[in-house]
Amino acid sequence: MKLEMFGEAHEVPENSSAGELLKALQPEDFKKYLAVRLEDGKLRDLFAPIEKSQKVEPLTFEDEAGRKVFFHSASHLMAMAVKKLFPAAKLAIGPAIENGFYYDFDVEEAFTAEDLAKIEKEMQHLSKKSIRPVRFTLPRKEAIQQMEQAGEPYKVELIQDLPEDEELSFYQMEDFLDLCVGPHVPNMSYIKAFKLTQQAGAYWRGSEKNKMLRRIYGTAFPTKEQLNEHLERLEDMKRRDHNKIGRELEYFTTVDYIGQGLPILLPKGTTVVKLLQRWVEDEEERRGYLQTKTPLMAKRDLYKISGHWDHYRDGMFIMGDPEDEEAEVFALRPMTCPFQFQAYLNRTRSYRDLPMRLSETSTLFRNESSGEMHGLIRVRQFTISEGHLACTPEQVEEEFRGCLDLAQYILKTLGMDKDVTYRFSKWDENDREKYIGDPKDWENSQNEMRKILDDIGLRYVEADGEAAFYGPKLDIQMKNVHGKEDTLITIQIDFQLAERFGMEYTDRDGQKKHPVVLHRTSLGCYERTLALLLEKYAGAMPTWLSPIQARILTITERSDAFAKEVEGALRQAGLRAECDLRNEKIGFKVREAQMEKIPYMLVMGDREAQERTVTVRNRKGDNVGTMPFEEAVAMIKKANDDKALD
RNA sequence: GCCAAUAUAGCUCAGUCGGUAGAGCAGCGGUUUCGUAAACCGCAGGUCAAGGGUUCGAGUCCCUUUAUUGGCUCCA
Repeated sequence: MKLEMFGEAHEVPENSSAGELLKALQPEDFKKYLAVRLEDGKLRDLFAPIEKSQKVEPLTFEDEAGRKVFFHSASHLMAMAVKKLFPAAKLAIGPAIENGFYYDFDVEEAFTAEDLAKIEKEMQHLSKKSIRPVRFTLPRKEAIQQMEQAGEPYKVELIQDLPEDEELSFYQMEDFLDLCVGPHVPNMSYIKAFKLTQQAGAYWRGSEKNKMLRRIYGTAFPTKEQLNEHLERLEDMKRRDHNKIGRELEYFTTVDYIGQGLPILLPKGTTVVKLLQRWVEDEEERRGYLQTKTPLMAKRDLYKISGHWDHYRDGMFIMGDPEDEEAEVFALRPMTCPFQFQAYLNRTRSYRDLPMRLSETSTLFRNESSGEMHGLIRVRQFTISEGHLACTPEQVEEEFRGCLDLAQYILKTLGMDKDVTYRFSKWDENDREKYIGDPKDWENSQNEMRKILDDIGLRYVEADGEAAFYGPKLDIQMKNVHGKEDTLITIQIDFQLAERFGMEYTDRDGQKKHPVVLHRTSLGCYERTLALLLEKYAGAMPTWLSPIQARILTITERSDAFAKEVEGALRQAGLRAECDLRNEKIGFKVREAQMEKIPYMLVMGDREAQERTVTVRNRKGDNVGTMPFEEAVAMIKKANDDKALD
């Protein structure tokens, strides 16, 4: 038979493997190949026989699929070590993830840091034994028997959920046996540079109704150098963590007796949020939005109409006894929609009023469960640039485009447009409880949204079960330093709430009709945006968002008066400046300003005071030059007004 | 909510076997008036997260609570 590899066909004996061919073709470095992709896209062990002539693609660590194979094998090596050290551990699952792998175990006691070190050591030991994973398959019945005998109830459960006629594959590594689709690297000695990074709890099959298992996360690379490089990169990312620099640089703090998820924005954080808010509100006004200011709470009656009482009650802060039907019970608002709709409902509307674009800088309250809070990214009280557009069915597409255009303008100005991904969030038809409306409504609104997205030519991923309870969403997602993704901006199409609230307009033909409502944010949550900006810029905010844009550093007391004058000139220009008149060495003052990520430092001594000039340094420490102070003011003013991303 | 780790001065951290709380930086007062990564001297600063327990004695051991951090689940 013939195997085509690297664009060339090779005559090989029947049933020979890609590995054997590679060994012949590249005897020097065939070890960099981990597995092979067949013509049908399926992956196979490198030394597994191939039945018929075809094109095969050997995979290395550089290939996405090859990496996954490598990580997956590493997770099995870890499982093997865990079984050696903790024979009572029951195996659950152990997949490859983005930059590594994990394996879930059912064990009595949580793994300690010392346990992880021991497991790592055992893995080193096993790696040196050059074990070849041996694959074999069993029919379903025997597979279950095999796993029952091995005392692996989770594996039995997995097999039972697979189709009746499925052939199941296993891999044997010495006395370690695991149910596994494979493929694996040819030899476990390939896995020698690895690190177990943390242990965590994780529910079996991801459901909180199930038992919590112990998960070990790890990462692995073909060489020690690549591993160290990766670990270094992780450390770098941690240094950008907004939770660290946001506190160090005094953007925000938390106080234990105020409570979880309720951060205190300090003056610096407040300045950034205020600048963003003014900018967003002005931009929305330019784009034809009308602003409202609506109450932060309402009686439960409102939430009953909107559906929040039935579908979102756990997420609300309720004042009063929700069980008492007689009492007047209030709840803080988790969303603005039902409040802002009242502005629309204030009088009868005509098709001439549409589209009606309402916006509000809106503070919301959501009672997140205690373990979910995260710095400024997940909080219980937050402020978003909320908005609702009421429009006719014909206007939906254009208005949707307008919302997306605004969102993209905002992201681009903040320098984040390249950092986001788009997610089309759909409902979960198997979880009807969570949503209002019938399947037909959902199908319609989702098709409408998909059509618009495809017309625009946006690249997006689809996600089931991520919709709002009233309609599908386009979510603009961004990752934090831990690689965790959060929604920054959302645009939603809602064909349902207008009817519930009795929102109508009189159309050209005299008929009363329900408008379609777009729910959208233009920048989303200010707290979250601040967090992601801090992480993106590692605290060195663009000049226009810097809480302090310039600091004036004096060398001697003799220039103090001039320093005050320059500070006044900067403030007159609408810039945020301050003097450092402390009696410290100039080098020390410069370094401190750099640590505080201040974009401009204006240094002055006797010479400058005499000549009425300043010596400007930027935050990298570069000397920009000595210039008349008016020129320095103009330069900083320009960076500010241009919203330059320096 | 669940699984873990952590909590000592404004910040970063020591604190051994259970025996009266320690440093550096920051702050304040002096001296110094200096040209680009930390001048010198002094002073002050603490209910060791909160509450309870064991003990002659608890920062240290045990329990409860709160908060912070990383996961899971949930979600913007």
